[in-house]
Amino acid sequence: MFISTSEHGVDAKNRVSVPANYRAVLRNDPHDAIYLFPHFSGAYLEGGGELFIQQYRADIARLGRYDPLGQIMEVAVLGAARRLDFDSTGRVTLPKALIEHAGISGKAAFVGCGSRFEIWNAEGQAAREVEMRQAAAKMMQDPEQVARLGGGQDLATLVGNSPALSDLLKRGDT
Amino acid sequence: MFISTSEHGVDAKNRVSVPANYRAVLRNDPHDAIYLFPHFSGAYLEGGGELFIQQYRADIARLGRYDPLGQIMEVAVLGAARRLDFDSTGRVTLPKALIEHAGISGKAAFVGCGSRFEIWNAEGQAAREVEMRQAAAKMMQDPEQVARLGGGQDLATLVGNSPALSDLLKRGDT
DNA sequence: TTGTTTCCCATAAAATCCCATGGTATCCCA
DNA sequence: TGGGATACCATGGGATTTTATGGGAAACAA
Repeated sequence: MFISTSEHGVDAKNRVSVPANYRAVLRNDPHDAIYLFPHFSGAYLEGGGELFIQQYRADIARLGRYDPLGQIMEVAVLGAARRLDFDSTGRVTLPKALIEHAGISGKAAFVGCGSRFEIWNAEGQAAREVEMRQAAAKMMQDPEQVARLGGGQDLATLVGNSPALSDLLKRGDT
Repeated sequence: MFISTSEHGVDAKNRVSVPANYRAVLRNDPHDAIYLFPHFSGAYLEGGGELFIQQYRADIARLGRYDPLGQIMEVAVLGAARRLDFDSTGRVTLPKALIEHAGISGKAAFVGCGSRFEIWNAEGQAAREVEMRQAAAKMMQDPEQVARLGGGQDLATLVGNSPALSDLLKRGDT
């Protein structure tokens, strides 16, 4: 699971270190690489490992070959995505197109979002984090929003009822 | 279950011993670690084991990728969360960002909250405990709040949460 | 050539591991 | 019920490893 936020310098060769704890998540992947694409709804990159990209692929495949939405997503996601291999010290080289989309210069911020992560330019992310945190605090005072969130009750029930799910969680690295 | 409150010193390397009874709760987790994040609605940290973080993840996932509330929670919780591994004597090293958020210096107070726990700076926690106790007393004078609490009548839920209790009931000597 | 990409090595800082120690709670047996 | 032995817990400090990052040499493309 990708969690935590950290900033890393982007050097003159456009190389950036992928956080070590992210690399640990990808340890069992076939390629020792990440997949990244410029996100269609904002100035940031979205990425992850093999599972991440295959989820998009599965979503698109389920729509069928002739579905317009599927065709859009094929181009917007798969068409724009890149596979970036790690060098021996855990860095990747960001293609110019991705750097420009996210407006990255000097420093890039990696934000863990569970099964995927985002890459923002550092200043933008710092501002966004403050904003999101305040929004979260506000949400908690609205009973309707709190109810939508649920409060973890589902999973507790699920795990209680299902040894299989419990084992899955224990196996880790999801 | 995480219960009881205890204070522990934070040394020059920002290491702190996790209470032994908390560690016992985590014994079956896949990673021998805790997850912690700076809480968005106060100067404290919230944490727990694998189940704790997966509950947040499940709540967020259930909302779907394009739900604004979900995006807020991704950044405010998963984006800010850290996994802290135990050293061989049961300590974790608190990242600087977390220490600053909670205003911890010298001593940290662990407060057990059942399926999760909180970490406060020691003085803040002492004040809060008194405050919460008074708030509880006040709640009990409001019939509506008392009704919401229920009064422990839901035995089925209790048993569902505790295999030990379930066994006890099956044995029949209650 | 010239610019770009890939691989490899070097280094400083930071995180982590390992061992030692004092104190406290627990156990056990007379 | 006392009192000693034992195990466990919290904490300190040094040694080792990992991480992030800079820069150079070799391979490749235009």
